Amino acid sequence: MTEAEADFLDRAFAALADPTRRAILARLALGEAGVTELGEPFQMSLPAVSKHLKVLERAGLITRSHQAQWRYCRLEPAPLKKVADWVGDYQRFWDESYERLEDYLEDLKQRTEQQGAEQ
Amino acid sequence: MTEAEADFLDRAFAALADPTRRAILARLALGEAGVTELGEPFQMSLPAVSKHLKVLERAGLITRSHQAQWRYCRLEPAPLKKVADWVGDYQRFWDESYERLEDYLEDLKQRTEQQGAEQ
DNA sequence: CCTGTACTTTACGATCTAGTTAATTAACCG
DNA sequence: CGGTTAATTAACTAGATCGTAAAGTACAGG
Repeated sequence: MTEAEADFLDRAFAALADPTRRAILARLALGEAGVTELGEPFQMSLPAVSKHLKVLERAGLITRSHQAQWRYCRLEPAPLKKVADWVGDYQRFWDESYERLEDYLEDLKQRTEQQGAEQ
Repeated sequence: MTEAEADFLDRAFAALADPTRRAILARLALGEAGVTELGEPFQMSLPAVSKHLKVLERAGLITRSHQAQWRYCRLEPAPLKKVADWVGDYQRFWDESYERLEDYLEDLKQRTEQQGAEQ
């Protein structure tokens, strides 16, 4: 884990920790959008939306293009993949606990069948 | 997305946004550990470590057991899986951009071969 | 050139965070 | 009991975050 990678994860996770920003990402999953449009669903001033977008941009999760007075936002796939990769390193833990659950259920099933046979 | 799910993601992502806490999770991936042991790698007072653990616990990412004066911490798989699932919803974006890259490379290769044939 | 639209910047306040030190709790051990 | 070890709680500070309102920037179009 390099310094730069850690910094990226700091910013990405911090950006994702806000429900408004996650909702903005969900909206951007449907396609590009401008700031006013992105702010529409929220009871929040435009400057507040603008700040959220800045946080997402600083984390690399979105990029912006400039066309006349409109600033279009677009979802960036690569950083989200990096987040997924980080979390994915822990995948064996939930796989393992799933296996343990399966073992338990298998065990339970066998004991139940045995009980049935004894009666 | 229910209120409770949003709250969980708020806490989980906020907890993951700190490098010390991610390092603690990485250590816990190797097995249970007590507070002092977990704090060892960091130039940080014990109360600070204790606070980080409280944040991780509140996010559900770890659980704690109590044995004499030791409080052992353990990684919880289920919430990490929930985080992975959330990020996974965006997977098609990086898959798609990967496909576009492949298309581009395939195209480049064919044009290169064609150039070769012309000479 | 003036007006409207789409945003950003600035300045501010409230609340949260990450760290500190000092004091406290709790349990074991001689 | 008294001392040591393990960890938490309390009180505090510095700095970040999330929101607001008001002012400023940039561009398009009559």
